[in-house]
Amino acid sequence: MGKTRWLSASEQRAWRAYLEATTLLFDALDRQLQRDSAMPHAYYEILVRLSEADGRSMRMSELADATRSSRSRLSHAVARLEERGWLERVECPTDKRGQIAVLTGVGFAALEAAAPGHVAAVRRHLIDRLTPEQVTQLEQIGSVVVAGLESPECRAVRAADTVAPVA
Amino acid sequence: MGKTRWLSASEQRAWRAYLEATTLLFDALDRQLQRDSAMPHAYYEILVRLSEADGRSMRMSELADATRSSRSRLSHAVARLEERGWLERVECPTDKRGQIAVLTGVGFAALEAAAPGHVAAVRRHLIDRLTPEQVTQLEQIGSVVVAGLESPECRAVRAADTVAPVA
DNA sequence: CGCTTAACATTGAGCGTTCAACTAAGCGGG
DNA sequence: CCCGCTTAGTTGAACGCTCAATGTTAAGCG
Repeated sequence: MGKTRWLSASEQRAWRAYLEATTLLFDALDRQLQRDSAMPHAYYEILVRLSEADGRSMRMSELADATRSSRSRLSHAVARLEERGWLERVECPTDKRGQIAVLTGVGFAALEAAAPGHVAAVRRHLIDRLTPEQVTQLEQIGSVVVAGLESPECRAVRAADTVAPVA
Repeated sequence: MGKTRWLSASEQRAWRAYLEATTLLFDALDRQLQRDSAMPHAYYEILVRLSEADGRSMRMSELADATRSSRSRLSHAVARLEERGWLERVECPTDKRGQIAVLTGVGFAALEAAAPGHVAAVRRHLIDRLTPEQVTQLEQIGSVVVAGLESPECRAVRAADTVAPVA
């Protein structure tokens, strides 16, 4: 193990700006959703993904992958959403281990009610502050990072993410 | 209230890429720190800011602002860090309401032990995947967003962040 | 000076997430 | 067929964060 490669001045500025922006932004979005629609952002995402899926339903694992959530987190979240009547769990016909989450009409209505305020907040705090070029840059940066983190070598290391071999 | 301005296709892609990247990245960084150094990222940030401050100490409110944290969150966090012996709270001489958090030697050592692994993870998952231009772009995007969220009109709205007046 | 209002910080309850342990069911080779 | 391994999903405890309420001190102002 070599010496630590610390961040350069510009790298440090970039990392901190990104970190602070994201902290502030996510906090603001969470508060807006919680206050206006009584749901955390994670629940909103679950509803969105289900609403876009065929039959407004998905296997639990698919849903977990789509929302970048752990299985456990999704289980807890879906349990609470089911209590609210926003979705239902049904058994999977082809795999008796499987469960399928199905969005209910009430759940869809909750999403429809929440969406305008949430989108407005995303625009106001992020999108509308950026130039079109910056929107594109953000997409590219995000894609690169996602690709890295979901690559095979990274998924494997998820549970043992130490000072890893530089591939 | 007018109709909702939904996100365009490219805006949607950018927002989702950023959201997914950040979710994955923050989860990865949190896990790394938790596993290797037994602290959440929020605690790491507190230690960093204190270590950089004069006398390795700061007023609670300063520290809350620096870490983009709520007062309450910081209070809870500092209480726990104090239990571990990583910092201490002393009364402020000039303002009897105030408290000053002081990093201890043990706390500094914990930070020194945690830093290399954390920086390596930030590099591996983010910085080293970007071109120098992208690092610059990320800094600029982050700065714009931070500026917007800490502007007076936004700080005021923090507690009532509805579909706000467009200034 | 005395009163009201604002700022500093903490507290406890409620909620969501994590981690590890666990059940149940599919899968593959002898 | 059955044994071991993997995958799907759930569960409970521990922990951190949020929100609202509280105590305390400083500031503003007539």
